[in-house]
Parts: sequence; C-alpha cells; structure tokens
Amino acid sequence: MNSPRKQLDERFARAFAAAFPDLEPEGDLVVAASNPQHGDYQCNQALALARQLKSRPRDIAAKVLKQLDVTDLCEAPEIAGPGFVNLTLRPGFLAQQVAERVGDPRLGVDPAPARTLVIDYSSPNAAKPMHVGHIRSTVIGDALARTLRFVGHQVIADNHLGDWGTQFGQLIVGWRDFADHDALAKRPMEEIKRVYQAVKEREEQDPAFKERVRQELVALQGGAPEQTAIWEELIALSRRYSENIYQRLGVQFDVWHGESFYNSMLAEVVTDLENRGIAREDQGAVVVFFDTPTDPPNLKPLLIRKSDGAYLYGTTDLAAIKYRVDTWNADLLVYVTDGRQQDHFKQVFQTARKWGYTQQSLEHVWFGTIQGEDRKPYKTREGDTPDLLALLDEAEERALAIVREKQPHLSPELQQRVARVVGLGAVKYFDLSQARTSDYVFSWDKMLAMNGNTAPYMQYAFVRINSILEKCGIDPATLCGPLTLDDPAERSLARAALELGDAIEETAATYRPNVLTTFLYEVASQFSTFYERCPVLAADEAVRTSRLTLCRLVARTLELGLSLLGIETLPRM
RNA sequence: GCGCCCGUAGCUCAACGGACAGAGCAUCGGCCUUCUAAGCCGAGGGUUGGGGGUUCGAUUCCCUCCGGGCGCGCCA
Repeated sequence: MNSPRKQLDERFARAFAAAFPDLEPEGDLVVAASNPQHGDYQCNQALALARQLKSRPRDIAAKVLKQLDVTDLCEAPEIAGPGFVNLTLRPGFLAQQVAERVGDPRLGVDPAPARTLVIDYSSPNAAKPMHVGHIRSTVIGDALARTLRFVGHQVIADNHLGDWGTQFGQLIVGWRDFADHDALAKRPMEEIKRVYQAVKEREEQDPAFKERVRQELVALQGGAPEQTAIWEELIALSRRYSENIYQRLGVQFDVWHGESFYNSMLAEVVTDLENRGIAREDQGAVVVFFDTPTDPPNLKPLLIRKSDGAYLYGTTDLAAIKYRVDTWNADLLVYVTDGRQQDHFKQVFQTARKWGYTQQSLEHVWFGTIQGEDRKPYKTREGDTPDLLALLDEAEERALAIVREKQPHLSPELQQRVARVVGLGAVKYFDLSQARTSDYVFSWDKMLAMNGNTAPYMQYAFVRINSILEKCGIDPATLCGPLTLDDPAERSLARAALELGDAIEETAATYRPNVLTTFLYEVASQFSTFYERCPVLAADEAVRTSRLTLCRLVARTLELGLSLLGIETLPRM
C-alpha cells in the first residue's frame, strides 16, 4: 500500500491530467510540508508550471483543485501565498492508515520493481588490520545492502578484498624468516602486522633482501606452487580475522571476490580493450585515453597495464564489471568507497561504457573522511590510525560504564548485553546519520548521548514503548485498532510513522542512510512527546486500545527502520 | 597547472529549487507519589564565507573571489 504522500500524489496526478491534458509534470507532485503551519503536505506544481502554462499560479492551482478529489484523505485543500496548495490529513484517514499497516510484515511498504545489483563495500586490505577508515564503507554498505534488499532488489553483497599485490611479496618472505606460527594461529592479524613491519625495516637496510622480496612476488604472480600455498594460508588467516569483525558488527556478504579472483581474466580484458581500440600502448604501458568527443573533458587517462606487464586495480575493476554482468546479469553496480576515489571510478565507468556496458547503471557511492577533534583524519593519542577492533571494544566499554551508572539494578549479564547493542549501535548510527558526503568529527560523547539523533535515543524510545506493550496485558500482535487520534501528539506521531515507506524509498534511491536516520529521529522524538502527554495504560478502554495500537506501529517502525541500518533493539535497557 | 569536495547558530551537524533556514550540545528557565527522567516542555542565539548571475522563488543551480581538505599515468 502507498504512503499517504503517494496517495495524495496519485490524486494530484489525475487532477493535473484532467485539468491540463497536454501536461506532463515532473518529479513528485506532493511533498512534505516545509512547515507544520502549512499542514502535512503541499503541492508546489502550480508555481513550477506557471511559465509553461502562461498562467498565474493561483489560477492553475484553482483549476487543478476543481478536478481534485481528496475528501477521504484530507481537509479541504487551501491555496496559499503565491500558489502553494496546502494539505492537512484527516485524523480519521490517519487512524485508518495506521490500522491497515500495523499488522503487516512490511508495515505497508510495497516492494519496488526489482533490479539485480551488486554492492561492493568494506573491501579491506587482506594483509593489514582493519582500522577506523573501514567503518564507513562497511557500515554504509551494509545498511544500503539491507535497505535495497528490503525494497525488493536482488542484492549481491560483495567484499572486494585487497588480497593481491606487492605486500604479499613481503609477507611471503616474512612468513619464512620472521613469523611466529603460534602467534599467527592465535592473533593472526597482529602477527601479520608485526611481520610486515619487520620485513619493511630489513628492506631498508638490505638491498639483497629487498631483491628477494621482489623475486618472491614475481614467483607468486607467476603461480609458483610454494609461494601460492603460503599466500593461501595468509589469506585464510586474514579471512578468519575479518570474519570475526563482521560477525561482531552483524555485517554479511554473499561473496568474497577479492582482487585475486580476477587474476585469470586480466590479460583478456586488456587485449580485448586494445583490440576494440579503446586502449592503446603508450610508453610501454597500456592506457585508456578519454580524448573522443563523447568522453567527458579533463578526464585523466586510465592505466590498465604497467610497462613491466603487471596489471592495476583499474584492470581488476573492469574485469569485475564484466564478471558481475556476465555471471549474475547485474544491471546495477554500486561501489561504496571514500571520496578520494571519485576520479578513479569516473575513469573505470567511462571505460566500461566504451566497452559496451551502457545498459547497466554504475554508481559510485562515496563518503567523506572521519576526523578527530583537531579536524585532521582521526588518530589515536599516539598518532596511530585507530584499530577497528580496539574501537569496537572501546564503544562497548564506554556504553557499559553508562549502563552501570544509569541502571545499576540490572544484572551484570544484561548490562553487558545492553552495552554491546548500544555501543555498536551508537558507532554505526553516528556514521549513518551524517550526510554521506560530508566529513565528520568523531565524538564518543555525541554518539553515546541519550538525547538527540543517536542510537541510544532510538533504542530508549523503543524500550519505553516495549515496556508499555509488555504491561498492557494484551498480546501486542493482536492490537489493530480502532484508533482515534484526537490529541495533537497522537496525530503527529501517526503522521510521522506513516512516512516510513517514503523514507526507505528515498534512502534506496539516493543511497543516503541519513534520510532514514532523520526519519527515525522524527518518529522517536514525536513518540517522546506523545509519551509525556498521553497516558496509555491509564486511559479509558477505547483510547487505551487506540494508543496501544499506535504504540505497536511505532515500535515496529523503529525496529524495522533500525534493522535496515543494521542496528539492534532491546526489550529493556 | 587540471580536477573534485567542503565553508550554515558559540560547537557538532540537517535541509539537495519552495513560504519566517531546522536539530542536538552548550547557556538560561520550568517538569518525576503516574507506562524506564538514559526523558519532556520553554527561551535566547543566523546577512547560510564575500560578490555577481539564472529563477516567481536560491543554503540548494551557474560564474567569480577568499579560506580549508583531497586527488591527478606505471600503489590500492
């Protein structure tokens, strides 16, 4: 079923068609009101179309309103100011809408026409520990994968690991010369990091050693069995390490196709591009130039094979596009990486289009950097890039300290559990609530705050509703109205919650999870107002049923919305 | 040099062509014998970096200047 906004939109579309048959209005006809004073929704099309129709906006609006029938949805539409049409939903309509979706598994959010999409996120370097820099790709990618899947798309989540490259020459030598294999088994990534650093130090002092590293890399890349075996063990250790992190974060992938997965396809990609005249040799390397009239201006060339014959990550990206389209028939490819790679993806996408991938949508969903209080990239006090595991530990520790202070009567086990869910939720939510493309300042205090647009605030709102539903003596699953929304707080809350579908749709369409967090914050804060103003359990029978039903919808809305962001809720905290 | 991003309240951030630019924190003032006060209600606080332009309408689009960040052929 459609959101109230969409229902209004459809009515307006019909009215416009009747009033102006030749017209094809663009975009949404009905949008959320910019100010509660102007009602719930508004239509601004009369202003937008005034020039085209050579008519005054207010006259256009009046003509449309003659054709418009929305009496079952809202009060009489009002033409305001220069030609806005203001719409205020009828409480009865809101009540009926709540009742209709409160029991629906999808809360009345219809699936969209499905596409097959591959979403590429997280993609850590398999030879290094994950650090704070991996949060954004991992958390945003996971939230988008969940949301796109909910919307109805067939989603393939792909972890495109950096599991191939020069670091492995160093690690193979390190494996032989420096590695403590017990330590590797116990804390693999710490030991790999130590070995890697030891090799790098030695390389600086010893040219012969450095040459050995180079030769091991050549052997690996040539497919030598011994080197390949060591590499495979390294990858397995690395995978165990990152799976531990993903498990903790609740992040999942459908496939782990790292760079090495595409090795066997790279030569063919390059020769194919050469044969088609898309790439050509230049100074010993093979390069794609963007110098035809259909290419965007100022796009720098993309190198796809080095003069020594080695391939580059652009080559791998192109092979991956081919693979994803050939194998899964994907028609939408989404890449979640930081903004510094914008030029790279412009080059890769443009090459792919020249190559014939014109029917597929290619989306680079980029994000800004995480900064410290000093406005520089976030670092520990020692100046290191913060380790991701340590960061997750700290999130839980900080959350635990708060839980112990605020809820000393809870059992230690429950305190732990609350701390885990709240701490991890706080880190994720804080990231997701930022406009994706902005840089943001990392702040423990802000993300763990109980007030404002934070995970703890959402989770707390959920707990308060849950507490009411537990005490009401009725199985919440049976609550389905009827509702009366007489109090303004009830009305606002219902209106807010009914915008779930709009928020999810916009999040999916624009790849902006902060659209969803803003929606959830609106619902949670409307609920807090309602909670203070409108007693539920103590109300008379009819009002009680109505309010309980509203509570159920809100609880389910928060739970569903948070789950799409990969954030858990708790019954108590 | 070329290109990308950013500049909004004291601070951290929203608003991606619509009406007087919104939150949280901080500041000030109220609300717990009542569903979890980890909360709620209220107040003050802005020439959206400057200047042009497009538009009925610009924080939003275009140009320019200032300030900050980032990327740019053999790393990923």
